[in-house]
Amino acid sequence: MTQQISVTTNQSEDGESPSGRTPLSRDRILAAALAYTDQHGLQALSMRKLAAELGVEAMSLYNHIDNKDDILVGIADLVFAEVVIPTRTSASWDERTRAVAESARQALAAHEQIVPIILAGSNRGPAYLHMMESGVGALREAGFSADMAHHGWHTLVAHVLGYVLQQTATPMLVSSAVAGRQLASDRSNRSMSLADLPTADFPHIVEIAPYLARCATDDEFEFGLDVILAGLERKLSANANN
Amino acid sequence: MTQQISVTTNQSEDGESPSGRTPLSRDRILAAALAYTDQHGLQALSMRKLAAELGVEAMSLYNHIDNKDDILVGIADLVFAEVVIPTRTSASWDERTRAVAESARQALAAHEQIVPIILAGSNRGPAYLHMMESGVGALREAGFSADMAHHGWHTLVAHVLGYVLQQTATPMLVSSAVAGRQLASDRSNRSMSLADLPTADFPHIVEIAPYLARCATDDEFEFGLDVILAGLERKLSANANN
DNA sequence: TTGCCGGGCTTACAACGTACGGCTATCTTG
DNA sequence: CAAGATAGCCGTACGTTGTAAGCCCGGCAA
Repeated sequence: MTQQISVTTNQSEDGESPSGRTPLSRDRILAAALAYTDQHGLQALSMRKLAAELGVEAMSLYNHIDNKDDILVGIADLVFAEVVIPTRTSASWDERTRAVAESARQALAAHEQIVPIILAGSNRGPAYLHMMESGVGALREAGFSADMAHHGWHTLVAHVLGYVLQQTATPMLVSSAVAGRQLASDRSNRSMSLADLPTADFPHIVEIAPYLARCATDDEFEFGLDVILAGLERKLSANANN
Repeated sequence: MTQQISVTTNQSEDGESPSGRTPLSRDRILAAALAYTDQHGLQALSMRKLAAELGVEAMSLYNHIDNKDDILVGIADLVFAEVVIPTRTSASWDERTRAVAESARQALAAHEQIVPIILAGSNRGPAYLHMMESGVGALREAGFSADMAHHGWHTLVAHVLGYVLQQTATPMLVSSAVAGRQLASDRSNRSMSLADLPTADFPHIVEIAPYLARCATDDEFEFGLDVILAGLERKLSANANN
């Protein structure tokens, strides 16, 4: 699939072919797709635009990738590849687990545009599997049963995904539908801040609105992570005392 | 196209207009959109197909809705409207909170096709706001500070969303890319089970594969919810003792 | 009766993913 | 070195998408 070898003319200036154009390849396509998505958003990514970015026509891409979905799972996996997996010789299971969770959150936050791909439930790529293998392994080696390790892994993934999701979701805006219907304000403003909701109807939301504005911070993520790891540790020691 | 004419007879069977055709309305459109999405999947939903379902042409829908996104946030909010909000007079804060979380999970699980909409970070509708108001209110009245209530709410939402997401994500399948590249198996099979991964490379994944097959159950969700609520309660009493 | 107008329909357009087939530059083989 | 094979890129084309613009008809106000 990837590169075909045997470039007779050995001009190795950053890998260009003798014809002067860098040849296409799956890796080059995926890298460009991720960069384009990061910059212009997921829904701006089309085969034609991506091809143009690579100085090529749309159909040329299909010599290296199956279809657009292939690209999507590809760039999602590229992001997971950025997660640093701690070596097995490092610290305790909870520190290793925390490190993976934090790194995953950072990687996802750095490419928040691709979160919808993961949520879409597409299949998983090799980098995700690598991360999963490491995470589950840490729990297993810590003494969790296979069943518990599976539980714990799911809870952690739920936390990471759920968090990045909320961070991405610009939660301080309300749909114009709400604005227009619930409180018949002027139609010109298409969306409004949560803080502008009527205090009578939503006292508690208005109250915490300022916090929402700077939400999903590292601290807050850590808060939840602490809770989960503490809970897991409790389950572990409870089991050990049986 | 279909039958044009004008049946002037006044036949008011189940709320039909005198012309014999049930008139369009925002509610009817959203209900049909949700039903269609539940049945055929989110990506099958198009304006033309939805219109056809209503016995109408695509452009007619635009007399009642702004655009397709409007429909999407509309049906997402329809799902949130199914969440049952406990009355303020009922039990303790953690039971109320748990009830909301469980109900939200059920509603989302019953319409798993719409999960991508929520993840896409679109704006929130009135039903979501109602739920949020209730949830945050429960925490506030329990004695949490505004900041803590905001933290806790986020953690809970992260758990619910993350869980439904994993349930939706058919996590037992690996992309054909992985299958084809990592282990050069036959190309005919486009995706494979996690259990079929090479044991040497992914020992722990293979080990827990049988659990993954029946994952994201109610029990597992409850497991994580227990952990989070326990952690919150600890924070609450720690604060009270200051 | 006359005119307005809300809500449906028709048409049209740009952009999308991608199937099919042709061209050209390179590699294999005699 | 000549000749055929082949990989990879391009041009064209089809069907589907969201939606802008305008037509048209039936029911209501004057």
